[in-house]
Amino acid sequence: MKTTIAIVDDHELMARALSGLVQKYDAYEVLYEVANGEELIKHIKLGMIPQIVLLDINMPVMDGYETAMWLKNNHPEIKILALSMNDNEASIIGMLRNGAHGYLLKGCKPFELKQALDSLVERGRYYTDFVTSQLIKSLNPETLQDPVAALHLNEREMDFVRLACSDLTYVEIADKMCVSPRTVDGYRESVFQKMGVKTRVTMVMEAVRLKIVEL
Amino acid sequence: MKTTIAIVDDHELMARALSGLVQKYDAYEVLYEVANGEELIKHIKLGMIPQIVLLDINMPVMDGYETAMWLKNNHPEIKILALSMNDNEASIIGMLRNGAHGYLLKGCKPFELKQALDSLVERGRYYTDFVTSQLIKSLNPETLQDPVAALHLNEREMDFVRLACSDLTYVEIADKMCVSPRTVDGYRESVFQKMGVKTRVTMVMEAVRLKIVEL
DNA sequence: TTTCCGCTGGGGAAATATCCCGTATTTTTT
DNA sequence: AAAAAATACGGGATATTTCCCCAGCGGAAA
Repeated sequence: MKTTIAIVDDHELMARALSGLVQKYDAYEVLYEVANGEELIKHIKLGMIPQIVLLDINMPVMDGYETAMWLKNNHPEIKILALSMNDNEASIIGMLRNGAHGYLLKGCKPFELKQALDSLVERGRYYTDFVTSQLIKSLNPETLQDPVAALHLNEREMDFVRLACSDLTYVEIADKMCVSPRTVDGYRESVFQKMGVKTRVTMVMEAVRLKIVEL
Repeated sequence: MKTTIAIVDDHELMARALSGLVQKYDAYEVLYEVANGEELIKHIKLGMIPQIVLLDINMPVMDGYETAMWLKNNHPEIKILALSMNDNEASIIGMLRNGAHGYLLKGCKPFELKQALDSLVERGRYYTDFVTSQLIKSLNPETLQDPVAALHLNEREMDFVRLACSDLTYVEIADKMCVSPRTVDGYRESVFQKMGVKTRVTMVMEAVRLKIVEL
């Protein structure tokens, strides 16, 4: 009996590539590929329950975090291998906290994928040195005592966040920071990523919570 | 020597109307009309210093609050008569706190304007019963102990604010509240007005500050 | 040297937010 | 009963946000 796998990734190409990769291994079988968590859940509710889910973190509709949470609550027997481009702490820790059993960077070598799958089957988990090191970093005093530092925002990004906590538009912020609006666009994207948020509204709320700005 | 007046209002029409009104009174003279606080400050820095400023509260660029604050700090000798459509506490108290010497509703009768100007010249202040009553309201326990109650948000508006503290779009919020997006549009406008904010971002920050939502 | 990466910025497009106009119904006030 | 205020809602215009694509440039690392 082969180990069944579901692939959840909104990037068609990535999903196909993964699928192809997995199918080369005799021990594994791809049940299906879907584009987001919602579709995965639909399939699962129809009884198509895989043993392992390769789960992309960044997806529209229902992202990796939410999906992992749902799986953890509704099908704890399914092993989750998180896939991401991000190598930042927040992503990793977030996924692990939400129930992921392993974390793989999309840039990894094929043999690592195999290794991870084998490990999931045999030991139910797969933690690379990289993940471990990030976890350790998250335990160090700097991070514990200063979650702001853990975001690793640079000076400009800090400034941007503070300015964004206002009625200013991005164009006005660009003015104040003496850079092009495109550059501010970059700051925004970067901060969104690092803080794990999707809109200016939640970014501001995070900034307030972390006391990056006072009220 | 006539008492000199500057009019600050971004509504061209309103500014003209006021100007015309004032010029009917022999004792007063309109030095100039400008559209916002920034322009007023420019004029003042050029030495065109009026004795009284008719100051609209709701303006782009630099609104009444900021302008009043600047005047208070830089030209405390100038008397400020705040003009507003809003009859809510927050507006009034905000302006008085920022240094306004009087507060007039835009819907008032012409003779009231005259009265107000005379009072400013003679006694340096002009407080109508209305303003006083609002101030008294602001002293009552409900308001003192619960600044949230002072906003007088109704249930739907409360719900709206809470839902707005998220990544949800207004359309999604309308869904959750089971009303039309237009209605949510109305909630937004109403809450903006009551909280004295201009954008969703600052509304959220106010909501957090007032602990209408927890982080 | 070459390669890679972070910061900067350009063009364009789609989604959202903001604001304007207005109507109908209901409730409250006078 | 008439007038006024409050509420729900619709069309449409504009501003802003969000997200794509892409390229150069300087420093760090291989």
